[in-house]
Amino acid sequence: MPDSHDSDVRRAQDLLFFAYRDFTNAADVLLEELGLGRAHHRALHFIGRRPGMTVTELLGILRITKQSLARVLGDLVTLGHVAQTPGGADRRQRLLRLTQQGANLERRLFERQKARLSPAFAQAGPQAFAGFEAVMRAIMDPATRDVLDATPATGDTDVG
Amino acid sequence: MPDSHDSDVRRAQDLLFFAYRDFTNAADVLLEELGLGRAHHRALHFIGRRPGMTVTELLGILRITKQSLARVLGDLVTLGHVAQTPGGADRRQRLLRLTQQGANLERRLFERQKARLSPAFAQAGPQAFAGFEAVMRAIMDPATRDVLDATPATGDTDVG
DNA sequence: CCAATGAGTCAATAATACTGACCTATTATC
DNA sequence: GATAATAGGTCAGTATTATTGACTCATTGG
Repeated sequence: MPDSHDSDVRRAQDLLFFAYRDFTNAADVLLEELGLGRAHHRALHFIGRRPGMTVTELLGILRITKQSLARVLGDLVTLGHVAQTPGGADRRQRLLRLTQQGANLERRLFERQKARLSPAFAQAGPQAFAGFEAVMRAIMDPATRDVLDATPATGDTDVG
Repeated sequence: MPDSHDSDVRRAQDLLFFAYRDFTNAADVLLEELGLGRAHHRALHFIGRRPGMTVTELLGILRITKQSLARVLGDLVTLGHVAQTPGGADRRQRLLRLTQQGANLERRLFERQKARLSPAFAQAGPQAFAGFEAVMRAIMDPATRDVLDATPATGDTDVG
């Protein structure tokens, strides 16, 4: 017998599916013009968010295998969007950064998603946004929250 | 030059990625035991949500091609989780329903996601949930909201 | 010296998705 | 009643994203 909270969970399943679907779709047209996929966008986004991150860190965020990332990262490096520089303290590491060209591309992709998200936040209001953030954070694994909190909320991207 | 809302949009991109990732992962262990994928789960979920829906409606919700759905739906029908019955008014239609077995499976998958979502909502509180819902709805296309509003929020699944 | 780590690579495979064409049954329209 | 449109299914071929497992190389650190 379902308890009284099932309807909230059902509603949330729908909300998560539809909002995430429309959110990711926002950048698809631009990606297709460039011959890139969503995996490339995810990599660009997180490298832009955390300049100087290591390959291992990116693997942990995307939760894909090294082999899957190799293709995507190889494409982005070949196209000149991402640069890899040896780590200072540990020269085995290849620290990932967006090039200026990569930052420009990421910005264009960002603008597509901003066009969808920004009016939504304006319409819902700051209190709703706070609730949204609280719920989204609570849905995550504790370990995921730690990763999230290690990333600043700033909009500026530091290009190395 | 980024305007003052960029940081909210950046934060939301991260929230959507991480929360959706951990949300979908919640059912993965069970799905793998059964040899099914996330596409099967999505189909089971929406057929359970809207018993008697047509194949065209499901295609519109999942936003995949007929060919992609054919594999998934074929698996579910073969395994006895989904039944197709000709439409009453329009006999070209194949109305989709979960069998009792399919409803049992969907319930098990639901419980995995409920175990993640329900404590999150309890912790964030009802006001935060309302904000979460308002923001998620505002992120969607208007057309998507219409589809969402055509689906009841009830937790019970009507097995035909 | 030697084990562990960070990164890259090879080979093979799976899941999910796509395009485009084509077919049947049924419904709706002229 | 002929014909167009729709609902659904199917065939063939391909792309993207992902997987596993083994292996190499350079570097770090005990």
